[in-house]
Amino acid sequence: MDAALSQLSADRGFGSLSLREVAREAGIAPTSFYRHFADLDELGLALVDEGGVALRQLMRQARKRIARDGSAIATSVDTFMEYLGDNANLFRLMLRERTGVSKTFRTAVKAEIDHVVAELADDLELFAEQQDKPLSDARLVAESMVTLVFNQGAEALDATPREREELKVKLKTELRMILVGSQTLAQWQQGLE
Amino acid sequence: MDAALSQLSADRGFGSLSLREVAREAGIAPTSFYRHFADLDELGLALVDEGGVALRQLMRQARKRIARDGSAIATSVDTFMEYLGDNANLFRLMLRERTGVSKTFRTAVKAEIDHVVAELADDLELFAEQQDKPLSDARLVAESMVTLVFNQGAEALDATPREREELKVKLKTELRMILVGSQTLAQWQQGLE
DNA sequence: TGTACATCAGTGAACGCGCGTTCACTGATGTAC
DNA sequence: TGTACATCAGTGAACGCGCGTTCACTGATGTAC
Repeated sequence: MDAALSQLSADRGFGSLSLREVAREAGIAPTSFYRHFADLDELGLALVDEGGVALRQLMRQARKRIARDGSAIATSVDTFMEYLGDNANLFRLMLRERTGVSKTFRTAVKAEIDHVVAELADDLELFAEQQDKPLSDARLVAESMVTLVFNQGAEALDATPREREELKVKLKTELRMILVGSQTLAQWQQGLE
Repeated sequence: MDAALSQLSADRGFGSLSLREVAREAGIAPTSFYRHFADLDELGLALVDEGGVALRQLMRQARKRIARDGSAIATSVDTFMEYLGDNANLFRLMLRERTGVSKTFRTAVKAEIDHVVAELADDLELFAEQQDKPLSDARLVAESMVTLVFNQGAEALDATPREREELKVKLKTELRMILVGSQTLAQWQQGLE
């Protein structure tokens, strides 16, 4: 798995990996690969699982930091970008396979992302209650936010550290727009009652 | 180009296309391929260009319909989804190569999308002025919107017609959240002056 | 109108290459009694 | 503690396959004079 991951980069997708290459990188004979996985897809799905684990760790850490430092949006974005730096190839894999060629992969990645969305939606509801600023549709807010974060994340992978800082600022503003938009819509809806 | 496009699908990406396959589909000998393109990449870039043309047509049509029917967001989303149905494979190509394996492709697709963002930002400024509802950052609003539209578009490609309708509703709400959020932020900023 | 030549999309044979997969085999480590 | 057996990660040789690319060639269409 490490060998496969180390071969992934901006210019190498999982789809262009060959069993023989992975085996070569891992320092084993091509035939030995079969001792561990039935085929490359099985390896890929194991990597997606690993990506899911990393995502859940990320969320736990973000929550901890928010509890300590406040400013949920800024802290979340910062934490995310750190994670991105440490797990670039894992994230690249998830991002690519999300719209990738294999139904199996797309479904697996989508499941991981859905999980993140669900957790985020819960958190948003909780914050909204604490601050007494209701949201019009927490689930939708969470979905939009995750979409934007992942897309800016994809850009950040290609970016210089300088550009990456700009992306963080942009991303925070975008998330704030969504949050405020949802709050305003909630107020309007309340006003109508 | 038609032959290549017809081979693309949910389960076949451009990256897994072979020159021989395309030639076979086009009904010519593999060697004849070189009469038209230096290699597969050149063909791919030609397809991305075609995708860009389609996108610009789409925007012109959306503008025309909005002038006639009003409700900018709803009309835009509807127009986009129609376009999606008619150009599924072209759109699939753009979506995949946007985060794809080849730097050249990523850059080409990014340029097309940037163009869409810029046009949308202009339109948004114009609407804001007409309705006297200023926006806090039209460019950022446009970027977020395009990101969300493209991502929901990717989902819509895999979806049943039933699910597609749900996606349209969701997408319209999301865009409205962003627009309202930007308007609210603009009001706050004005209040501070 | 005829003639000579250039251009152009097409062809089949052939090449060397890396691929996934099969096979029978090896030797170290773990387990049962 | 010894012995027998099972499990497990590893091996090299070999296979057939589709691939991109080269080559010299063909015949139709366009162009110059």
